[in-house]
Amino acid sequence: MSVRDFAVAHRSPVPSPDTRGDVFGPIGLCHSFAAGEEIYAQEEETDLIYRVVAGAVRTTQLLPDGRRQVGDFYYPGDLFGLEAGPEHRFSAEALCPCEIVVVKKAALRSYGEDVERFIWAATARELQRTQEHLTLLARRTACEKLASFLLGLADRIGPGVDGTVGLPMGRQDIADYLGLTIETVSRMFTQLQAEGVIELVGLRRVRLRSRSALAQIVMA
Amino acid sequence: MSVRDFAVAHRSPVPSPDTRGDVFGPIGLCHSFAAGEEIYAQEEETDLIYRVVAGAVRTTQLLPDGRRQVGDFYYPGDLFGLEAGPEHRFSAEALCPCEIVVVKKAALRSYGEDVERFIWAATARELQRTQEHLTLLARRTACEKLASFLLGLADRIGPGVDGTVGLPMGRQDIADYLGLTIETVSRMFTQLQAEGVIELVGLRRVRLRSRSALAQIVMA
DNA sequence: CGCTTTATTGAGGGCGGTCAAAGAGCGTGG
DNA sequence: CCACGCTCTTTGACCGCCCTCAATAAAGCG
Repeated sequence: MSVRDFAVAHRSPVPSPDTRGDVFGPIGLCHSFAAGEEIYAQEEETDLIYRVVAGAVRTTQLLPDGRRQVGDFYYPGDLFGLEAGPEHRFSAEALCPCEIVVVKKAALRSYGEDVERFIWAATARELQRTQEHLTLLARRTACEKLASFLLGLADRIGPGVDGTVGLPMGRQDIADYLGLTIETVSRMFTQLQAEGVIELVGLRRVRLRSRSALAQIVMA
Repeated sequence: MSVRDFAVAHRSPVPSPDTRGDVFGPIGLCHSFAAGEEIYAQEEETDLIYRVVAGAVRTTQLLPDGRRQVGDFYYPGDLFGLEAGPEHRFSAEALCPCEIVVVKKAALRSYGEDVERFIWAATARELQRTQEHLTLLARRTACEKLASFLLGLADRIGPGVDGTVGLPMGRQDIADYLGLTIETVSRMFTQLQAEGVIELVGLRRVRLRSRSALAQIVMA
């Protein structure tokens, strides 16, 4: 039984002991996903809303020519799946083992205007983020793109106890997010590290040694 | 007195003889703009909604380094100014002499859920279009970008009586929309014409001789 | 430890950017 | 109506960034 079937079957809100968060807490269904597992598919109906409790999620779009576009990454606390039309234009996959709360849109309506306004606000943020992503893709160098991505990532998930930032996604995901190839992303990582701006700790962890230098690169 | 002041001053809906359209017709204020005139500015409040009655509009964002990003173009019937936050992140300018209907968001609320739902739907379309624009900018060649732009333009405004499509915007606007330079846009126009796919009629008019060839280029 | 997957590094080439100049459109005023 | 000047567009030459292809290295996993 898929998550979708599960959520649709339970039309009345069912409290879950695993959920957290102001609005979704009392009414969502919590579900686990393995790394790489699909959360929803392209062209699936958009009648469900999702919230990351733990882990990280990417939304992707497969283009007719086989290329792939990553729409965005989502981290604990983020809402996703808020697309406009009746069908999803992006699919969503877990980047690592995830805990996701799923809610039916229709169910939220009965919870009054506050909740509906909350969803509206989240969609509005989504539009803003998409616009920022758009200006990032248009006419910026590979170095600027990666610097901007790293700053944005650090701002959203914050550094760990050792001052490093985890990278839940692989190089290919970053490349497809920034409109670059995996080789260029790798080269830019190497370059930024050689300049002493960042420090790679293994493949999936990075320390931002100079945020101001990164900000400088983004602005230039 | 600016449009803004004008609209804000008239808190109660004032019918205008110049307005058209199902929803905005009865409650909007119609205003004329000269070519190049600013309709609203970056960082202005987002409490007004706009609708193109006649003419064409572009939204632009000035980046800190002086580069410019065109968000989108709007044609008769289109709503614009539907940004999420409290302030505009893009400014809007008339591409040619325009007739624009302006409405206060707050005023629309009193017209019931239908109107509010209409605004919501328009914002949703805005998000969809932004996502399409995003995938267009990421990892597509200059030729693919221009072909896609021309097809999209023709679909939105339709061909004139002689089968040509008017280009209300200049080359620089197209370049800033597609994330290219004006020179590259010009070269692609020349190239597509040499291939017999399009035919330029003056500078501001184009005939799509083979839509299928254009579609082919976009897909490739 | 060996296999698979993922990331890095290198060499070479093409697309699009940059700089520069010529051409076309267009309004103004003689 | 034409001359003039301004802006916008086109074209050319050159170069640099990023893509492509290929090989090596590292990491994850049984």
